[in-house]
Amino acid sequence: MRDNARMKLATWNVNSLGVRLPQVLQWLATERPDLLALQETKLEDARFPVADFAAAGYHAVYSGQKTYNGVALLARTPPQQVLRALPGLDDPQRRFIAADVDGMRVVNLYVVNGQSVGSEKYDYKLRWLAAVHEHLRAELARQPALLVLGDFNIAPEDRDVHDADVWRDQILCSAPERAALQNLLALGLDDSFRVFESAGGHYSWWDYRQGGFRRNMGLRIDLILSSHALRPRLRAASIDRTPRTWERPSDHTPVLLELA
DNA sequence: ATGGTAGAACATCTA
Repeated sequence: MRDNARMKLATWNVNSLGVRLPQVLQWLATERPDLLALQETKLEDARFPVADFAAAGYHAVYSGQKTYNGVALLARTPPQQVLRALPGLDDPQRRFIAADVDGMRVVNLYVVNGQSVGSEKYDYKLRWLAAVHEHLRAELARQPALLVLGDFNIAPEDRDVHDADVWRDQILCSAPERAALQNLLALGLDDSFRVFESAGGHYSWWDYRQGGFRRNMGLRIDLILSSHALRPRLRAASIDRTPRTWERPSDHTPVLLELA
């Protein structure tokens, strides 16, 4: 990236790229981000729409599977040193992809949902986050300019939840999950949205059920973490609710960060 | 207490 140009980065859980491709292309055309991290593509690599994104001006790297999970990075400059699996964990689920983009290390995570506190999937979530912690520790030592984007499936604090009492100790909000996220931040990362906005009521996901979006019953679980070395470059952070208002939307909406 | 919606392997799983 040229030193004098702003860089716009975003993350979006699209809940099936097969269904949402037209919306992603529309959003790219409107917002023109330099980088977009996608989660829940639900596409085998052979079916990834490389040509559609190339036509839109984006290089794509991806790690996908049929039906579930799947992550990708779209970038205006070619991603380098691509890593398609989380080190330290023998994990068949495609939830991790990382690459060098514009002189930074960019990590895209689709964190395990965990289903319910105390379940087998919850245990997998905490083990997965522990492996992420170890990996990010090593990456920060190697490359201080680090961004971690993704669907974290954790609301960091009560102000990130529409009704903290309803969600107390539930999945996405339990103390061990929040502690795991704080452990990541303690490595030297900022929750970039909170650098610019301290108020509650800002969400990135609304359940499809029971009119969750209409009633603004949301959680802020999609995050962009930025390393302390990047702090002087942070310019703006936002959540774009517009795609959530479209016909047949993902249940998540894009989260953005602008760097100098 | 359950189910509510959406996407996918289209019968059940995942979220």
